Amino acid sequence: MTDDIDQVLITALMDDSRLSLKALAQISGLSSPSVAERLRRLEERGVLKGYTVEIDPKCFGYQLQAIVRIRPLPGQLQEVERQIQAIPEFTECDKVTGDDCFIARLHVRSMEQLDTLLDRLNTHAETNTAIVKKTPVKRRLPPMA
Amino acid sequence: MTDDIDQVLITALMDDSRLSLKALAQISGLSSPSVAERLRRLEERGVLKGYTVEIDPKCFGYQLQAIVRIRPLPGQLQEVERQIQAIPEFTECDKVTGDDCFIARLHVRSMEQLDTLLDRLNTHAETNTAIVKKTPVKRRLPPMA
DNA sequence: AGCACTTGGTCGATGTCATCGGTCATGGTG
DNA sequence: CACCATGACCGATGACATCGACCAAGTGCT
Repeated sequence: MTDDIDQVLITALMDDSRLSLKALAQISGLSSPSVAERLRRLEERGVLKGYTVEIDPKCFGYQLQAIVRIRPLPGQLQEVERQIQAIPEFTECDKVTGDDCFIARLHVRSMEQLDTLLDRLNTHAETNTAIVKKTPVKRRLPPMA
Repeated sequence: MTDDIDQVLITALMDDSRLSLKALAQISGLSSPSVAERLRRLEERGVLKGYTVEIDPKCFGYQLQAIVRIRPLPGQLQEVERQIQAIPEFTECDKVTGDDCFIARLHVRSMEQLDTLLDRLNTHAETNTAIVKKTPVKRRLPPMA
């Protein structure tokens, strides 16, 4: 289904998604029309879900990053989910098994803002916040083999 | 420093990082050389850290995704950090304040694999695992304003 | 076995795009 | 006020993506 060449293409694009078809052709040993066709198929099959960009939140003043575990109060699950989605400083959120219903990543400019945002949640949920000190593993791909 | 046009460019690239300079020019109302120059500056200043691709781990058999909180045993912090980095199924990991030293995202193909991988960590750390059921907020940008 | 069909590739022509040098308007500064 | 730095535009040129025509290899059917 996805062969070695597809993996080479994906790995190359993971590194730099603006690579030209010609460059991808050289890397993979195919011609550029073939590469274009392969990318089209990978997109079609939903393997390649999108081309995006990595930005540095610090450049917009987001000095702090936190992982917040969120346990809604009884009957408040829907409301809490809606609130998380509505607060744009939550840049990702998973709904998980276990006591903590949600685990979310939060970017804030200051401790004060952290406090303000969490207070809004605290009327509907208990939260547990861990400040990110370092990121030993940056977003990467699991092995494709 | 980063003005409205830069934000438009970043937002557009977040959606589709393979947009041509010409397309970005139309979106932003500039000429393509100007767009190229702005991107160059954004990269130079480290605002734009990279162009990447979003892939679907399910297409490679990763049916399960878990958030793992990891608390190293006394004296094992370095070793645990090295181990996490060495296990490619950990696709992201933050070192945080609080009792849990690390919070990591893990992709596995089966419960059995989950068990195997966590056992390797459990000789050096206590872990707490939450299976991802749903992702109410997909990776997005915090407000730039 | 042989033939037709499908799949995935190349090649070459054409039109689109990125890039580079030159130019100009603007705003801040000595 | 004059100067310089910045950030934009334009036009020419070379690089690139795209499209159609063609080809080779594997598959299944008679």
